[in-house]
Amino acid sequence: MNDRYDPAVIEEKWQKRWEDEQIYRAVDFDESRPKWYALTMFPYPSGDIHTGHWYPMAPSDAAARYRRMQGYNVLFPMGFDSFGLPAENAAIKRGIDPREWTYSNIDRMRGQLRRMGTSFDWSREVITSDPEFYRWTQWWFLKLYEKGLAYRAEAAANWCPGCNTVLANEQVVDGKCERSDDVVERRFLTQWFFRITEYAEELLRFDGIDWPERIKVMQTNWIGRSEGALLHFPVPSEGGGEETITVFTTRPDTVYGATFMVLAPEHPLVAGLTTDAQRAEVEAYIGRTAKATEIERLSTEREKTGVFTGGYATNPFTGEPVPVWIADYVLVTYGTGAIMAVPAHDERDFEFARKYGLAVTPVFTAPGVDHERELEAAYTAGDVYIHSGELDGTPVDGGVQRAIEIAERTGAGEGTVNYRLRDWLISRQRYWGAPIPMVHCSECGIVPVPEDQLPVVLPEHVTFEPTGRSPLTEVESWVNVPCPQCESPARRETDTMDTFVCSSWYEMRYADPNNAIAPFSKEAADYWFPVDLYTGGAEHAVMHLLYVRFFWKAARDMGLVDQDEPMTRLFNQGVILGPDGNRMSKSRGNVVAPDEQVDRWGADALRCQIMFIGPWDQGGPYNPTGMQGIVRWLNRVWSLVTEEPRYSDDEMSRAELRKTTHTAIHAVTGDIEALRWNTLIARLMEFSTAIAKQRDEGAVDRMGWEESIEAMLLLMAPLAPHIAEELWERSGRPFSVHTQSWPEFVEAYVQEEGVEIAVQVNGKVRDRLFVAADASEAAVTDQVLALSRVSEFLGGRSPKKVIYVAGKLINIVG
RNA sequence: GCCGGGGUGGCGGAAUGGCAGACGCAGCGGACUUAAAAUCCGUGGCCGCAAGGCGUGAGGGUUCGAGUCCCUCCCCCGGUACCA
Repeated sequence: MNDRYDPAVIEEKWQKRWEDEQIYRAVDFDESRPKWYALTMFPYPSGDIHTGHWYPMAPSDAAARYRRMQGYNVLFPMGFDSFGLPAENAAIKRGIDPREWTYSNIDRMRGQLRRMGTSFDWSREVITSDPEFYRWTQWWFLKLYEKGLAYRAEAAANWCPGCNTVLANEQVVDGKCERSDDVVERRFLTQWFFRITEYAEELLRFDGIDWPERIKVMQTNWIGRSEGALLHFPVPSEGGGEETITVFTTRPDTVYGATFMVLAPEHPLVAGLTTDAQRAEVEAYIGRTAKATEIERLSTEREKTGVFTGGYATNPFTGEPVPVWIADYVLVTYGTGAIMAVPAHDERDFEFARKYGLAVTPVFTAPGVDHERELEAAYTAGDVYIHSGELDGTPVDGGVQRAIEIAERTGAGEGTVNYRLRDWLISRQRYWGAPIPMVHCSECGIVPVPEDQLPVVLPEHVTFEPTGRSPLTEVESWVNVPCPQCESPARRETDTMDTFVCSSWYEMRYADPNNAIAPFSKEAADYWFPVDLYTGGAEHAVMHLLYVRFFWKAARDMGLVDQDEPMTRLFNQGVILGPDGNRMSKSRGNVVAPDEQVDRWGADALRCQIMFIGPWDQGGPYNPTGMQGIVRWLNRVWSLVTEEPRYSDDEMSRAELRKTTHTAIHAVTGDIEALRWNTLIARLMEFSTAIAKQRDEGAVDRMGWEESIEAMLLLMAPLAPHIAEELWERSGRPFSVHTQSWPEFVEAYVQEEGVEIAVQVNGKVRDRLFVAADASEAAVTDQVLALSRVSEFLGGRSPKKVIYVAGKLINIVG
């Protein structure tokens, strides 16, 4: 047997053994142990596990291993989020079948994940592009459709004129198509949506879940709840009757100052309002807006532009006519796509009014504002209403509510809550995704595919010419089906689902991955749900992490799960950077390939190094030279365990070793609970150094030594699983270190009899003193005042005050 | 602009209001070696021979005591942005 630490040999050896013995299998419905569901976000099978995968996965693996040692029945699964664009791009560019490309990547990545020494239960692997998985994604679609949570509507989509196709948001980079670099336009298309807004109010509540403040704030902002009112402004309709422009406003109290209205250029009433004299100008403006890139439209720097439609609406509070304009600073996607403009009290409206010479009428007073003169700026806060009809003379405080009451009484409008959150557009005109299980019948209209006909399987041998329609449209044999209801000829829906739909319920499938009759059984749900610890990147804050909550709540309302939230605790790791502090990228040449690091130093060393860098939620530069320290430490541990010390039978030594050991157990346990890997490793280093020192000072007590070595290997096992296992075996212990119990902290072993305290005079340390741990303040004060250093720095003054912090310090104030 | 998170040695970082810089990297000195690598020991904020003084982005404050709490400001990173 080789006596040197050779990671290449031992890592391969133990990975095989762990697999053979199936020690990481989650045991279904074991009621003798508490369950623990640890989940880390599954990867897209890009083909290579890089450092960006190690950083989230190695620590979460350590956390799962720790829970097992604590006696939990741990579910720690892994899978692949394998639908998506890159596979289809490979098909378009290089003629490779997306299926082949995806599955060969998965094979490669599975091997790399195994090489990390991860303890995933591979028997529960889910692959979202497997028909056995997407069958249930389609099933969810049908359930949501049944509950009225899936619907079809016309919406703006990103359109690339060069590729002649619709693009996903992630395909639009800085307003341009990532492939052809053409400027993206908006096009109105009929698309499928999930009604996430139904849950807007509940998604704002985070009761009982331990999620980072940052994520909660981002989701809250994204949902964007605001209270206000809908107000209806009558306009003459084309046929001579009356229609209304409805606006959303948070300041219905300022309606008396609404001197004009602005519609988004895409607003449906624009055409009817536009007078012949203004038509050419209005149409030109709409054309320009349609061509404007997203960046241009969203820039707040840009000067506002707009055009008068020639039409007028009636202010329902004053009865006065107000001119109606269109401008692209009003977004068709927010509120009602129309605003009442109150230039005196809104900065944007003020800027617009000033540019186009529109009236500015202040409707409340404010300190320091002379509202009789021309305003220099809009102001939002004030004292008392003026020029405001019924509100005149009443305080601005409470005015919003009174205005709503007036509106509701007169029928001019009503109070409402508006959300920024929009329904989730899930249609994709792409091949490599889960087909939407719907059929279009000329007789029956839209008909869901019956559950027992799922999955709707993706056809093979498809051509990927970009035509602007889903490649599925071209597969006649697949598209043409009899209507499930009336059997007359019908056509399948050819759009596929956004890949975020797959990842919105994958955590449920892990509980029961091979279930052929349901997405999961009630029994599995009752036992495993919810996820106890979910780890992954914060970049998913308002996408995946919002969708997964929406799905869960919908599932709860269908009676499929019991809890209100899918994940009890969420932890976001930071971003690992290249050694130069920049994001790792091939073009920068700062990519650190983990495989090379493993070849050179071993997986244990890389795992530890990644955890040692700094706080997990901070990320930071990966510094390969720092690896030296970890490798040295692992080698020191190796010799500490494999080289026999000189033994004695000595109670002093035993007590000393136990004190060191249990100090370490205490610190390490606290750190691992809080996922503080960097300080945890520092504690382990201190631990090994301390017992090595005790050994080098002479002989060590045999029992104390054995206890120390055992504790060290147990404490290391979650972080460096291979070396811990090897040394566990070499020191004559039975397989496996990973099925042992986490060491228990015994407080009595770390009790100190005496303690060294710092002696301060006027807040500065001037001496130190050994005192009994339970010494009284009076006793310590007497001792301290007798110290020559203390009298020296008191310089003859008598102590005015003494602060004593037991076990730490004493401060003499003179 | 707004919302989050930061700013501590040459570097990564540590520190329930209580001894700033744990642990590690790099450096320096030494041991071993023909030599180098590896390993081990020592050293390790700055100024100073020393006593001592000064030090956690800047300035103020609270406190016996502030990296930590409060106020004002500067800088960096992430997110978001005409949301009516």
